[in-house]
Amino acid sequence: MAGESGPVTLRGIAERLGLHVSTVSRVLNGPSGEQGRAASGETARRIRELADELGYRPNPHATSLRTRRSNLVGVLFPRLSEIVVATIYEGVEEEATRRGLSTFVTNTHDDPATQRERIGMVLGRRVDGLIIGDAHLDGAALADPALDGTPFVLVNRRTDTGHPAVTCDDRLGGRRVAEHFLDLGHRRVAVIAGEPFASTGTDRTTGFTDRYREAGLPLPAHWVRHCGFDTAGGHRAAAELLSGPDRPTAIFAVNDLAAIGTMGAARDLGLRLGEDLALAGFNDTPLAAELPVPLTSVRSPMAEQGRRAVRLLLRRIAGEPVASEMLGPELVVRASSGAQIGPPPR
Amino acid sequence: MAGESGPVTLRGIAERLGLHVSTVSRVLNGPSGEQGRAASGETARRIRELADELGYRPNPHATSLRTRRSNLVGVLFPRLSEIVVATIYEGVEEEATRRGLSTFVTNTHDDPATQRERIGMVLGRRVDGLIIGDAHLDGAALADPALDGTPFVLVNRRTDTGHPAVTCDDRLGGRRVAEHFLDLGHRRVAVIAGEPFASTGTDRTTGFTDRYREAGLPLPAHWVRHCGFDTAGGHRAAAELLSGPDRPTAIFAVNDLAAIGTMGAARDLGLRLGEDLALAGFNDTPLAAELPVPLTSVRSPMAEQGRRAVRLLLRRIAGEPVASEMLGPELVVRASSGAQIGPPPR
DNA sequence: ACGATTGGCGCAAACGATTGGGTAGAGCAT
DNA sequence: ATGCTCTACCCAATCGTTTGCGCCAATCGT
Repeated sequence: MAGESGPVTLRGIAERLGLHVSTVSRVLNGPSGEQGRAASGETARRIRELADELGYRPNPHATSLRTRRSNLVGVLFPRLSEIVVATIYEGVEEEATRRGLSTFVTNTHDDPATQRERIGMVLGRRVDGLIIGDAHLDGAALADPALDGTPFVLVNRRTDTGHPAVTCDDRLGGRRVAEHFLDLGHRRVAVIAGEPFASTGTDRTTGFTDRYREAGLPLPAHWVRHCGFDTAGGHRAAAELLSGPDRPTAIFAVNDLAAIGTMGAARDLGLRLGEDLALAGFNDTPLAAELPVPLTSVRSPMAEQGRRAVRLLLRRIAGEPVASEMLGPELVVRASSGAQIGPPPR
Repeated sequence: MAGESGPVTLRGIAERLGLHVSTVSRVLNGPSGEQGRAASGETARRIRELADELGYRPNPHATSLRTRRSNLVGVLFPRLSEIVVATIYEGVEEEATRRGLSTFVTNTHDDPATQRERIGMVLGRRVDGLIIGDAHLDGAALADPALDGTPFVLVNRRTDTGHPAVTCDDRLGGRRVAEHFLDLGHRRVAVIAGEPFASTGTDRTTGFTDRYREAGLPLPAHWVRHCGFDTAGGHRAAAELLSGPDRPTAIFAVNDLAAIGTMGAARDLGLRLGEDLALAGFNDTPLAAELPVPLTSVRSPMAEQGRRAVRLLLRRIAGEPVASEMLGPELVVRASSGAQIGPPPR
């Protein structure tokens, strides 16, 4: 006899109580402080009581339709299966949930056509804003006029076009690795630089090479090799670097996966990590410490980037002025860079 | 002079054309085959033309409100930063996109309270169904009455409560590893079994131990150790297994991360993989092949699981009868199991 | 030539919530 | 008694679509 009226709606509650839906709406939306002048304290109590007895949940479609706010944000990443990205997303999700937002997250595989298509898709879903984690340096996909009305921020990667972004200070991270290698006496070093369109790779590379140049040891161009951000890419690039007669004594791989690929290549060539070859990665993923030869890596605050990106987006949505943020990296030295041994033979 | 009327709506189009919105709606929704009897071919053409000139995109909130269908699905996982999970999600996303669905994906950290809360959240968003990748064997969170009206399917993990699920044939995978170890002559073997509440871990373990029992070599209870599904958990469990005087000659870790943790523990004890200790993992993640000692692992079709889960859910939503699906695993032998060396010393 | 189709649209009522404007009555001062 | 201010509500429009029904004219059958 109680309720066989399908999902519980504002009207359902109002009718049961002999009130008008607007009254119910105001009570349920107003501050729970009794001082909301929407209704008498007594009425408000009855409304709230019935609402949660019935398990009332406002229909978000109706609300969004009316208010033109969806509390939805779109999140774009190259691929969530990469641990770095997944960890950033955990931060995004945590903060978004805390703020009452839901996220549409999607993989674009760094393909411009897919990027555009997915931007169109989330825009079609009427998101309030987007968090873009797959930006290319040229910012091409972000020039899409469809994006005009919708605020967005970047995360992990920045562009040259000055959009607000939350990133790690990648340049500084690369610099730290260079200093570490210099301290160890390495004069012939190479970089596995990742994809040329991603600021993460290029900035880390720049930071590293700048420091070596300052030390009077500029890197020859063929010792900066671009490759995919995965183990296979790292493997190939490292194999090329290491198979020549003139081989570097240390390699900086701009992310841990490429570093692991480098390990594979070194293994194939019979090179011992930390002895014949020093190696450093970037991101200090949980694997780094567990590898048979633990990996020296730059720790970057990934989840924190995600959280900050959400807050930054929220400020943009609110129309407040915003500025990009950079988080500090930290070098974690382990055996792969061979810190325990002396300078390499000349 | 053209359009300063904010977002383009059905009404906007209708007015410009001197038609009624219902006509426009029918034309735009009907099959693009000219044989839709919604309007004359000429009118239909004009409508479609203007619609995409203006870049019309139906407002999904309005549509969902009216049709009571959101084309949204909720996706629950323990943590997306685990590569296995992320890869399954890529399959989910790919298939969902193909079918015109969007997904809300969220991390529950295998915590029952969070699971319930997130189920409530996606339900509050009025999803059409959910894909649950964090099920516990007892199916506790799935008994939530709030779930009653909403169809769902499981992926990766099954429950004992018989909900439709898409999984890998984990038992068979474990069995394959056992057979491999038996072929190599290992008689004293241990399992790092993962979390006891996840069917992936328990089924792989059961498949393995069953086979050894059939061979007349039942495993002692203390050689089946539960632990977290990550490197740290694997490291701890392996350290315990390997530090006793009576140590197993082979270890089956039910996932690759635990296997990598095992590698770390072995390294700490000075044990050489493939010589002093045989090791196999599960999932054949991209890392497995690149490790300094390449990891023997069971390959499971992860993205395919995700795709199938979407299709299964769609069938449930359509009210068709559905059955669980199991995908075949495949053993990939590499150096960590020491296949190249003879039977271990007795 | 007249009733029956039917092609081509328009009408209006939903879907569930929000929100700017009432309005009735109570309480108070003048 | 009149005018005023609150309090505590109610009214109704609106957001953008979908969809059962109805209507008008042209066409058809006989």
